[in-house]
Amino acid sequence: MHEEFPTESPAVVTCGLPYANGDLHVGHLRTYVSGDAYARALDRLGQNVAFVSGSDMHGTPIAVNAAEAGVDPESFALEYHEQYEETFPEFNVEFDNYGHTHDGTNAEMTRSFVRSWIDGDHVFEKEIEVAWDAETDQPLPDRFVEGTCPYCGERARGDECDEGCQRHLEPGEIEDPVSTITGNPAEYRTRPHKFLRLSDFQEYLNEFIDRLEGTDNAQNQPREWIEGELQDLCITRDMEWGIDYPGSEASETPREGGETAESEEELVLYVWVDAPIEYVSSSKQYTEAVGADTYDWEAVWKNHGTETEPDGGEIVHVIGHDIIQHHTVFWPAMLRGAGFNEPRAVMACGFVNLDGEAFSTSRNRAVWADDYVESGLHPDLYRYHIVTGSEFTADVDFSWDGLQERVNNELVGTLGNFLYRSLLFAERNYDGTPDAEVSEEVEAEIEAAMDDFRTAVNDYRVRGLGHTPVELAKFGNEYIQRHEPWKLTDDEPERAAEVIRDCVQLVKAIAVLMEPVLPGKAETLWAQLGEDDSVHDADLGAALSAPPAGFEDPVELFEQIEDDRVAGLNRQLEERIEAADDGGEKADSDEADGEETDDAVADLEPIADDRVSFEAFKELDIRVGEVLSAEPIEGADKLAKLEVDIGLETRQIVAGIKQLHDLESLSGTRIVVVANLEENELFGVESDGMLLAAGEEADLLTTHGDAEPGTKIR
RNA sequence: AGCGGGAUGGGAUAGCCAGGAGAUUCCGCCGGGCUCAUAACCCGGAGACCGGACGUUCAAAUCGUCCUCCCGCUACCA
Repeated sequence: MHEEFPTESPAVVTCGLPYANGDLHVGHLRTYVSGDAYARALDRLGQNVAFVSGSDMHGTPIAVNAAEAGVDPESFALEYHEQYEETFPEFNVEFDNYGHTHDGTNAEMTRSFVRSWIDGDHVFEKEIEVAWDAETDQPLPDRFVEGTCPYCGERARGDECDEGCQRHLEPGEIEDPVSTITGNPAEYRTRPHKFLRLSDFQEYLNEFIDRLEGTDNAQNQPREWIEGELQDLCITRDMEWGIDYPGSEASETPREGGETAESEEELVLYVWVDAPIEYVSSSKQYTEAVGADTYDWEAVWKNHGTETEPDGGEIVHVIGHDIIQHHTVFWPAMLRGAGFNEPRAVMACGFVNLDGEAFSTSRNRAVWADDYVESGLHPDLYRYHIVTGSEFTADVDFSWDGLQERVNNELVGTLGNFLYRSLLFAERNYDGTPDAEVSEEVEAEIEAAMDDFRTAVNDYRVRGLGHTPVELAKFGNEYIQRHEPWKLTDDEPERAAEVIRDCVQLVKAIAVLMEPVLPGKAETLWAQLGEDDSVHDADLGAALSAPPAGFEDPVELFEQIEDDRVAGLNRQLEERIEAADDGGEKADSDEADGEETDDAVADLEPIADDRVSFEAFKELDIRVGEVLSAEPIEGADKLAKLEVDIGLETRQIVAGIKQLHDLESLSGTRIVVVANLEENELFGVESDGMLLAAGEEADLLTTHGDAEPGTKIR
């Protein structure tokens, strides 16, 4: 339906805005790296493209967190904004423009959107009930209310009975509403709010979704909504922090964070209104910086719909799949309502897991962007790992072990090795590129790789962008092995020169092809080839043009990640999780103390949120054991040394039960032992296993029947 | 609950949209080769009844129906 890339029209690639409310981790970075790689790839194809994003500065969570931190929301959010701006280049994510939603460009652009909707009669007012903290005179958006579910009686959030019956709750339904911010009881007030009549766009969206390109999930997921009945979107909030609703004349500038509310007339736009408009604003800022001759934002975004005027360019949104509906329902309707061009494609990626489990920022179970930067590993290694780790729409696993494996095998073994052996051979024997013609076979192979590259771009597969150069290197290794130029240099020097000429051409092609995913490394390689411009300016066709005749000593482009380094990074992560878990439990119990809960229940730790797989459980070798002897350990307050018969062998186990049990009477007691725990030394005494006991009093687990020592427990 | 996605050799993955010789790549395993190259590279081999059951078809991992298990989304929560 759409013309293939590259097209004559300018394009924009955007990334979902990071919400300026917390640090970035390597999960967030998947979107930005993918968007960056995709924009670079378009650029390689010769597409006129801008890559833009910005920080999302508004919304309740920022307002609340800023208040808690005792600062105004603007400086709170700006701090994160500045942090993000510094973080992205660390991962070679280079936006042409990176703005934020609170700047003047966006405020103005947002209000012009809203005015267009009003002019087009797409906005109406409706009275709705909103939860209110009467004591602090503060509105409570739904997540900030808790109470009792009217259907099942379970504790529930204001918008959803999340722990009980899963039912969606309308405002006003929840019983005994309480503010989660202050703990004050909440009341409901009737307030007038503005709504965007999405139903006006129902028919349009039905057509739009059929021509939308990108990943399948972006086209499929919103169908339920679009083909059903669209609810109108409430576009205002009772807040101070945000972009003022442009209804009143006095509200033409973004509100300063510290200012207090004039009256209860305060209405700002819902963050999801001004957030995506930042895509437009950021593009505009780019044009303002480089000039409309270089990049014309209006040619991309404005849809004049006439034959003489441009009809808009190629808009590609790269997002996480949690915000598909916003980009395929709300956003196209917003654009349409304001007379703007529609997105050509939405690329929605899966989440990033950490060692197979979800990130948990509250448990600090995360690899933060800073952690990666501090690891000293090159950003391109992360980029490659995350881009090629799975299909874009699928979840991808990040782990230091996985990173090491991919880097050592694919980037070092296959890619780096081919580049280095080729250039080294060429430099040693010919001081650079040998004087010979490129063979037809190699030329065809490079052309095929270029085709793969083009196809990947047009199919929105960033993963393919990562694979293509490595596959070409794999071919290169086979090629050089097959021709064994090291055997030819003496007897058939001309033949040897031909083979190496082929290899150098392959190297150059690889440099061009790897630029999107491995931009830093590609540039280094480009310089090694003796090129005097930047690979970032080279187009795809450069893969077939002749490399410079002479170049210097090559250097290995990638180096192995050593086991020690991975072990250190893993240890660092584990220690932090443990520390956070300890802290988390303390915090939980503090909370319990403050609330009027049943004492007996309040003393118990909550059930762990994170489920372990059956596979993980099976890794534990738990056995019945019989205590043969138990004696205190000198100098230790709590520790005792036990000899335990676990059937196959006798184990020495150290346990913290000295004061809690009559050690002498323990002999003959059946206990339960984790047999395959790693060995440890406590107070200088070897401990090989761990006995299981309940609670602070170390109530020993035993068997109900008479299972023999050594019996496996499952 | 509805909708969307997933289930492929020991692990991780591709193929499925546009059905066709018992299936890709990486790791691991077994055997061989090479020595230009970062203990890297190359070649060969073992190993999967493609979650289960029906069905369509000359032909199904690929299409349809049902089932099981996982995951995501479900709007005033960024």
